[in-house]
Amino acid sequence: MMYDQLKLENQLCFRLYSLSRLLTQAYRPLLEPLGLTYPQYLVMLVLWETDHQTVGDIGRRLKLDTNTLTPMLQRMEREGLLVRTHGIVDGRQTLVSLTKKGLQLKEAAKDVPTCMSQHWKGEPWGTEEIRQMMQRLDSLIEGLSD
Amino acid sequence: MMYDQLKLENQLCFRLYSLSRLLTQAYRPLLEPLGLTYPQYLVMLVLWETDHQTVGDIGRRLKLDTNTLTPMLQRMEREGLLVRTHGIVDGRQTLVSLTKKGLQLKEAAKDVPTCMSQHWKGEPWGTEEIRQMMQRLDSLIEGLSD
DNA sequence: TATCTTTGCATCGTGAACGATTTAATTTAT
DNA sequence: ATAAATTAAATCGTTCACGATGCAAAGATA
Repeated sequence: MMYDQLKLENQLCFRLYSLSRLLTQAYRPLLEPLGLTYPQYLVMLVLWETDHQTVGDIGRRLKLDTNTLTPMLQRMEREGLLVRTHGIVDGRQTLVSLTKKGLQLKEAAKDVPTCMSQHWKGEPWGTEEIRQMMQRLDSLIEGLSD
Repeated sequence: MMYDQLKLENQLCFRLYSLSRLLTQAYRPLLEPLGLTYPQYLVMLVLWETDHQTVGDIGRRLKLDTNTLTPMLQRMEREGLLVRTHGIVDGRQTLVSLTKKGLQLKEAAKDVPTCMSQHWKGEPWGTEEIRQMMQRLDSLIEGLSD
């Protein structure tokens, strides 16, 4: 029996899954010189915005749980990008802070977004359509974040 | 220094990364009863469309390399969903074929896409906008698939 | 025919993701 | 104040994702 809904071509999810992976791959040549993976870059974005956040803070921002973040932050600590200090106010928390090296990396990373956006400069749609797409993605994300 | 382009809120890629993960999570309760993960479900979609494909065929379809597929197909073979036979025509190829169990699973999976699409039934945009979004995603995917 | 290159798949190592469980610290309830 | 419940991280095990490498079969070239 042929079910049309089971065809790959009709699936929004597969496209999002593929595109997400392709984007991570597109980031690689830009982030490798900085010694970062894409998920690590996301952590840096969060910390560059606001330094000294708890693991939970970062997790809420990136929608990642500690079982993903803790090992990642440990790797990043080993690389000397940040330090993890045991919470003083609340003994359960681990506070994540940038090192000088982590802070300085921001300058080297400031052109990464512009560089990435070149990828959709050739698209037949412009800035307004990007904003629209971001809105729709937000709406889907909202709906799936119970 | 504050760089606006480094803010998470302005990034299309982060939205796609988050949404992709949320979708995989949303599939879980539907696929777990079938004994499938989302990537495994994608392999099944490809094989349900056309049985007896090589590892390379499946890889081209899903944009996945053998280093991802081979271990995954081995796990699926262990689960009795498919069999991998050494190529007869070309000795290098490995042909992947569904077992009876794998074929029968199609019936149980036929409602999964409809069930998933419920997630965006509450959206303020309809079928036409979905088609438009799929087109734009295809365009981005196209641009990133060197 | 002998070698050279390409191709298809497998293997290895590393870094995410994530469900599930554990541990310790804080909060709430009794 | 003591016990119970909650919360924050860490840990564990399994499954992707993917760069890099290895290997054997097939095709190209001399």
